[in-house]
Order: sequence, then C-alpha cells, then structure tokens
Amino acid sequence: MISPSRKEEKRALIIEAAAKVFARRGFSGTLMADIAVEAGIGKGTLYEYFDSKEDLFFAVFEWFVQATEAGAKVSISALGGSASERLNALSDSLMNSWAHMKDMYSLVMEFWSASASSQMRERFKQAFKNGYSDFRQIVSALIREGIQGGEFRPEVDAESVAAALVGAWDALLLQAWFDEGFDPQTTAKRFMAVLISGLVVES
Amino acid sequence: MISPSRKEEKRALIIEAAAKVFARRGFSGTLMADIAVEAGIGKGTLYEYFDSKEDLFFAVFEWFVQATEAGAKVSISALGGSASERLNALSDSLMNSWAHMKDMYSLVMEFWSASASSQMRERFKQAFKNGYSDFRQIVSALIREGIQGGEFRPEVDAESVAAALVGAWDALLLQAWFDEGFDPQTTAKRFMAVLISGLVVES
Amino acid sequence: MISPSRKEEKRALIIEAAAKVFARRGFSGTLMADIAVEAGIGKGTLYEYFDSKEDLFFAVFEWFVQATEAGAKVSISALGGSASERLNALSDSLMNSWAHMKDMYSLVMEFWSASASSQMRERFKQAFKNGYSDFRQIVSALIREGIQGGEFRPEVDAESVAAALVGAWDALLLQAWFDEGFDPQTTAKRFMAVLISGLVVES
Amino acid sequence: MISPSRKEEKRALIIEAAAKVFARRGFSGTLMADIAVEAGIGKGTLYEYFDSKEDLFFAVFEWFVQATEAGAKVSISALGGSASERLNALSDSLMNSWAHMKDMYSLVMEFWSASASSQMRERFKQAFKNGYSDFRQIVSALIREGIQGGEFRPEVDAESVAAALVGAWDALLLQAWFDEGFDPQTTAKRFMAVLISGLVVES
DNA sequence: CATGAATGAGGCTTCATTCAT
DNA sequence: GATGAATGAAGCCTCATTCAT
Repeated sequence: MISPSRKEEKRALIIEAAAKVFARRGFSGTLMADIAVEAGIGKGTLYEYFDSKEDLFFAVFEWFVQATEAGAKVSISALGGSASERLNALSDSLMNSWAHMKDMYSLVMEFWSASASSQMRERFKQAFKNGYSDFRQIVSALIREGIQGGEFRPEVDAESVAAALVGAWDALLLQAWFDEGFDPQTTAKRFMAVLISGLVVES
Repeated sequence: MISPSRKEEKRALIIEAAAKVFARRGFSGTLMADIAVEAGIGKGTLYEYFDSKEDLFFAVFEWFVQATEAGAKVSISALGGSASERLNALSDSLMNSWAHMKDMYSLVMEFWSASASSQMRERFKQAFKNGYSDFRQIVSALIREGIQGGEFRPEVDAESVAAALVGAWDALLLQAWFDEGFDPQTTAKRFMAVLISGLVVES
Repeated sequence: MISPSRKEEKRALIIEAAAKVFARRGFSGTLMADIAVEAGIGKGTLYEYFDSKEDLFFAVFEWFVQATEAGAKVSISALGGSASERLNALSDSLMNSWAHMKDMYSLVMEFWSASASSQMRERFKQAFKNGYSDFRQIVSALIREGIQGGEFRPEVDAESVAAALVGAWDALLLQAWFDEGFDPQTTAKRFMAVLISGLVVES
Repeated sequence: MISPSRKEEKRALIIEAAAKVFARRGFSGTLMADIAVEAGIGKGTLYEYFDSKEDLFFAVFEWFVQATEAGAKVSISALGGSASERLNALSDSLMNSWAHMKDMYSLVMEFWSASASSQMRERFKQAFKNGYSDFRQIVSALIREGIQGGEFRPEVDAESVAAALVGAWDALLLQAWFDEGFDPQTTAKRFMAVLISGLVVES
C-alpha cells in the first residue's frame, strides 16, 4: 500500500495542477483531461483522489484559502509597534502579496461565481462568510487595541471600519486585476494615511 | 416586417428574462431552453435576437451596467451640500440600493467570473476596468472639490481614497451577499464617519 | 409542433430499432449510438423520446409484452370446441409463433436478466410476475371449464396444471433457443396428448 | 511455489465469492473490485487465477452446473420403486432444492442472458444445450423404463414428455423466482398427479 | 505470489445551435 | 417571423486490466 504521506503529496500535486488550470480557464472551461495532463498523470487517477470535478474544485478552494490565511497569519504575527504601524504593515503585506497572487486571482472570481450559482453554492458561500468574518475579527481586534491603548478615537466603530477596510483591500486587488496600470500598493498606502488620520485621536 | 420598436421591446424582454435565469443558475448552469421558457417564447426565437448564449450574456451585462450606472448617476446628480455631505449621501444611496440589487448580485459574480476565464474575457475585463475607472473619477472629483474648497486636507491623495472607497462599497455588498446577517448600510455609515474625519482639515 | 401521432410513430420506430439491437447484443452490449444508427436518427434524438438507456429498454419490454399478449389473446379468442381441443389449439398457436419469435427470443433472456439484477429489477420482476399470473389465469380458466363441462376429471388442480403447462411451453421455446435441432412444435403436440389424457375422465 | 492444492482451494474460494456477487448484481453490475473484497483478496490477485472477468464468470457457470448436476445425480441414483414413484421422487427432489437455490437462481438468468448476447455466447449456449439434453436423457430413460415395464402407455413419446417435464420444472422455479407467493413444491406435486395419470395405462 | 495504484478506452448523456415547417 | 424537433460534438466518469513494488 502506498504510504499515507505519498498519497498526500500526490493529492497536493493534483490540487496545484488543478489550481493552475482552473485559474486559466475557469471551472466550466476546464477539462478533467487538462488537469490530468497538467499534473502529468492519467485521467482516471484524478478520480482516485477526488470524487468529482466539483470535489476537486472545492479542494482547490480549501487549499487556496489555507494558503492565503497562512500568509496573512504570518504577516500578522510578525507585526509590532503601534496600532497604526501594525495596520499599515498588514496593508503593505497584503498588497505586496499581489505580485504572487496575480496569476491566481482569477481563481477567486471562480470561487465567487461558484458561491453564487453552482450546486456547490452553499459550501462556498459558507466558507466565504467565514473567511471574511475571520479576517474582520483580526482587523477589528487590532483597531480595538488601538482604541484601548488610547491611540485611536474611542467613538470609532471597530467592526465597521474593519469590514470596510478588509473590503477595500480585496477590491483594490480586484481593480488591479481588471486594470494592468492600477497600482494597489501605492494606492493602499495613500488611502491608509487618510484612514489612519481619521482613526487617531486629534493631537 | 416587424417594427423596429417592437423588435427592441422583445429584445429587452429576453434580456430581462435571461438576467433572472443567469442570476439564479449562473452562466454555465443556465440553459437556453430555460431562458426561452422564462421569456415565454420559443427556443429558436432567442437566436433571432442574439447570435449565441455568450452574446446574450454580454447583452445582459451591458443592460445591467447601464441600469446600475443610471441609478448611480441619478443619486450623484441629486447631491448637494458640502463635500462630506455629498460623499455620505452617495454612500447611503449606494448601500440603500442593496435591497433592490440583492437578487441580481449574483449576476455581478458571474460577470466577474466571465471576465476571468471565458472566451468573452477581454470584453468583460475592459468593461469592468472602465466601470471602476469611471466611478473612481466621479468620487475623486468629489474629493478634489472638497480639497479645493478647503474642506478636505490638501495632502490627501484623491485618486487613492476614491479607489479604496469605491472598492470598500463594492466589497461591503459582497460581504452582505455572503452573510445574511451583515448590514452594509450601518457599516458604511460608521466607516464613512471615520474616513471623513480623516479627510477633513483639523479644526 | 409535431402532431402527437407522428410523435407516437417515431417512438414506436425507435422502440423497434432498439429491440433489434438489444436482441442482437444484449443490454450491456448495446450502445445508444447503435440504436440511433439502426433507427436512422441522431443519438441525441433518442433522449427526446426516452430519458435513459434503461428507460428505453423498459419501453422495449413493454412493447414486447404487449405484442406477445396481443398474439396470445388473438389465438385464445379464436378458440372453439372442447376444452381439450382448445388447449391443443392454444399450444399449437404458441409453438407456431416460435418461427417469428426466434430472432427476438434473446430479448426475453435479457429481460429475465434485468429482472434479476439491474437497477430496473423490481419493475421487471413485477411485470413478469403479472405476465405469468395472467397467463396462468387464462389457462386455468380453460381447464376449469373442462372440469365443469364434465370433460376433465374433477380432482384435477387447474391452477397447478396451468402453471406447469405455461412453464413447459416457455421452456420448450427456451430449449429450442439453445438447440437448433430441437423442434418445439412436435414436442409440444406429443406432450399435450399425454397431458390431456391425464386430464380427461376415463371413458 | 504455492502447492497445487492450495492454488485449487483459492480458485474455488474466488469462484464462490464471485458467484455471490454475480448473483446479487448481475454480470455487468459486478465489479472485479467487489469480487476481490468478497473473496478477501487483492484485485490484482484475481488475475492470477482468471484471465478476465468473462473467464471468471464462465468458471462460475461451470462450478454451478457441476454443483447442480451433482445434486441431481444424487437424487436420481437414490430412486427406487415404480417409474411413477421415481418420477414423482425426482420432481420432489428438484423442487425441494429450491429453498437452497433461491439465492443463486438469479445466476441462472445471468447465464441465460450471457448465452443470448455476450461474446461468451457460444460457450454458454452449448453448455445449456448439453445440460438440457443430458437431463432430458435421464428423464426420458425413466419414462421408457416405465413403458417397457408395462406401467406407462406404449404410445407415449418419452422424448417429448421428458422435454416438456424438464421445462416445466425449470419454469416452475422461474415463476417462484418472480413471485414470492408461488409454491413450486405443491404445484409440482399436483401437476405430476395429472401427468402421471396420463402416462399410466388405463386400469 | 500478492497487491492496489495507475491507467485510458469507452459510453451515456447534455445542450447550444440549426433549420424545416 | 416564430417555433421546437433534431442533431452531434463534447465531457464527465467508470472500471477492467496492468505492472511496479
């Protein structure tokens, strides 16, 4: 019997191959045969690891979420300094990951689309809800710390700012996706300057 | 020959029927037959008005963009007062349209998805780029007016704030889509309070 | 819209084409494509008339049962004379139909097989049960008439004789199917002579 | 090297496992994997003992025929008394074996079906022909003995009666297969009474 | 000898599109 | 102009068989 770890490796191999193809062609445009070729294995082998195309797609989704979350957690745990500095650092970290994510960003849109209409709808919707919610928690916690530390104004609604901020980051990447000439890093930096000056107590 | 106006009417009828079905089932999940049924016409008739499923989908997209833009322009033209008041009013207007858009929001995701991977990719991508760009122009113009009027701080980068703000609005609606319990109106209001206090010159 | 009767005709056309192919190759060995070719239509057209291969197979079964029953009923209604004569006539009629049925007899075995194991199992099993039961009724009624008319011995159990007789006829055809040299007509005649002499009251 | 007898044992083990699965699911519905599981061995191992699925199926057929014949021969050799008594005893013995055969009877139908259409067609057809022929020989010999002993009427055609009788027995089991409520033992007994009174010389 | 992971030919079914009515 | 019956290319998935371990 194949060792569990080798099985896991191959599963990961397939997921990454599938991610590439799904990113290139979308869910509907992707053929299982293409994925098999990309992964360098036989078509039937895919079905040893995943029950169906949708299953594989969802596995790619989970892998993607995990990878993204891992990246975000690394940047957050590495943060130090004042709340403002930490917010800025998080923003920079996210926007800088754009270069690496670019090729994969169309995947996100496929996931959104899947959450809107496919049979898989609920699975995806729930996952997105949780993902956004988790991320909002992290950011609102940061903001609340700033308030409690006397750095941010007490009347600020941390939840609302966090929700909008998380959304703004997401949508800046979306705009960069549509528009080659759009620079999310600089845009984010300049936006953060304004937002933070709205957060901090007036000197 | 059918009169051109009757032809236009029927075209519009089909587009609205198609929009409903695409919103419900997504692009791939939608059958031309379903659209014909929803429109109350024969399947073959669709091809009298549109060359292909993709064509029809793009027509739905154009219709949707037009309708949305029309709505936005109405709200903007109706704005009066200070730059802060006008920004807040625009935000409210957008968030309030959520109730009406809810059923159709999944269409937006289908459009995103189409922009990412279908053959139609470039058509959509360009349209989204233009849409975001147009909207950013409008908002940044508002902000610039605020700066020129001495209401907003001169060091504010209007373009960057506009881009992030447009994105934040979009993404708040997205979060509302994923999460029934999420209230984009209130969230936007509270966020705008912070952002605007970051924009205005310190008293 | 196509007229209902033309639709019915085409359905019948497909069923007869399918019957030929199923008889030649069995259920598993038959490709939908083969049936389409045999029927002189496109593969997709089959699915306008039948939901699935199994559905079509069951339709062939129903058609076959109906045709067989119709044949049997004709012979029975045409019967006259004493109970013995009528039983003999029925036997002859059934065995004579062998020549026409030969090509189709393998269908019967496919039906048996389907009743034994496929997903369609219960549908077929029930139909066979009913078919045998109906036929036993007819034959046992004939025998009972013979008893009541004083032609057959009163202690005869009409039901049991009918069941065995129906089975014997069936199995004679089966043996003819396996063995080219086996002559079911003559065999049946000579067997009937013995059986009837066992039925009639001793002179 | 494994000892020949151990090899034979394992072969038998596989055949019995396969028989169970084939009986449950039919030939097409049976997966080689299912058989391997039922036999408690690896899928690949099946191919150490049989060249193909069809091969294994035919091996099951041969095993089944052998087992059935063995049973029949035992009952026949144990017969004593008058020809009538021996016929009745044979009938009883066959019908009584029903309880044990029930689970396996669907196998017979799979064999019939295979004889009608598979690639294996001729192998099966020949085997069935021989099987029926052998059994007819045995029964017709019994009947001829009855005639020669003066117990049965001389004008009886032993061959024809044997063919029909063998068929009737077979078909009674078939009817019992389709119809849970059908009792082949009693039915056969009552039928035999009539048939034998048609065979015996009038007192 | 035994295994089961890997394979890919093959088949059912779907559905956008066409075209005769 | 409108229709919907007919089509067949295309794709997901199955599963008997192989072969490296």
